[in-house]
Amino acid sequence: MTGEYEHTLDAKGRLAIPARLRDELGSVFYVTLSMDRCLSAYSAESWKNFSDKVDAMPFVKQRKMRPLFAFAARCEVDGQGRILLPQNLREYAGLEKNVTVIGCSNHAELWDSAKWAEQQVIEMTPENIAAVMEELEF
Amino acid sequence: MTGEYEHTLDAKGRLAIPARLRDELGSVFYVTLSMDRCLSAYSAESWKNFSDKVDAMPFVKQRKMRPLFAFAARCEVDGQGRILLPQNLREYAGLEKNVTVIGCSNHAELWDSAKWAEQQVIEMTPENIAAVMEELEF
DNA sequence: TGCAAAGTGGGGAGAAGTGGGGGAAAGTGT
DNA sequence: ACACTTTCCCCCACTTCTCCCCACTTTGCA
Repeated sequence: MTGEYEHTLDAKGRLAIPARLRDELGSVFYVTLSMDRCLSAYSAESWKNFSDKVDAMPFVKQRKMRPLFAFAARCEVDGQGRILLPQNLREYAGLEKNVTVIGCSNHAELWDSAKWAEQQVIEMTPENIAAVMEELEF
Repeated sequence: MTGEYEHTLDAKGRLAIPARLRDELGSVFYVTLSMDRCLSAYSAESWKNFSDKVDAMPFVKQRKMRPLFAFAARCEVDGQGRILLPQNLREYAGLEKNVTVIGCSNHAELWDSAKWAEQQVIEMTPENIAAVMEELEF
């Protein structure tokens, strides 16, 4: 998944999923919290992988994963290609009106547009790109 | 199972099960004690797995599992999608009026809402989220 | 410039959550 | 054995919210 898409959250908390990402995410996918106060969307398939990995862990370790599940939402896209984002997720990520959806290889991220704009400045410096390339040994 | 749901315990000790979790828990499931003064709900299927696992343990170890069975309740959901929580379980978890139900992968947890709010603060620090993400290589 | 696809907004039917009444079943005491 | 209380379960009523559908606007492409 790639690209950056600007969308708006309507009064009912619905968010349109960019057409380009819709195929890859599928008609039912999972959204949960992530680092930097953004949300991550995973296809049903990769969510299952994730879930299986957690189930295989010993009980005490499973508990540390709790917040990820507690905040996860199973989202079905409606006839118009939208999902309904639960209020607790919107609050966590500070989503109100303008939302930026970005494709990140195996998942998509949802950001408050203002917050993404700040983050972008940090990430788009030549120095940072150089550091990324080095990390990849690319 | 995923998500966080706020519900109320009525005067008769009945608790509505969130519709999203109802399918996964089934019409008959088991509720027992868990860590941190919360309750855990397991589907009939996963309860059986758990029970079989305990049966396979040596006798002395089985005895240590006793409280889990002694306080476990077999719950049937009524026509309105509610269960009746035994008083001893309500007391253990300090459930009075506001209850938060959370989906935790293979089971659901029942928390007094105030207690969950505190717990959440502890678990949701950026450091903790980062640690969880790293652990999962997600 | 026209058509199709994508994104946005709102109304309404139906489901979900909540509360309470009444009757059956079980337990208690006389 | 009988009345009485308590608990539990089924049913009904009301409110709230979710989801589905329809319609309009905007964008992209030929």
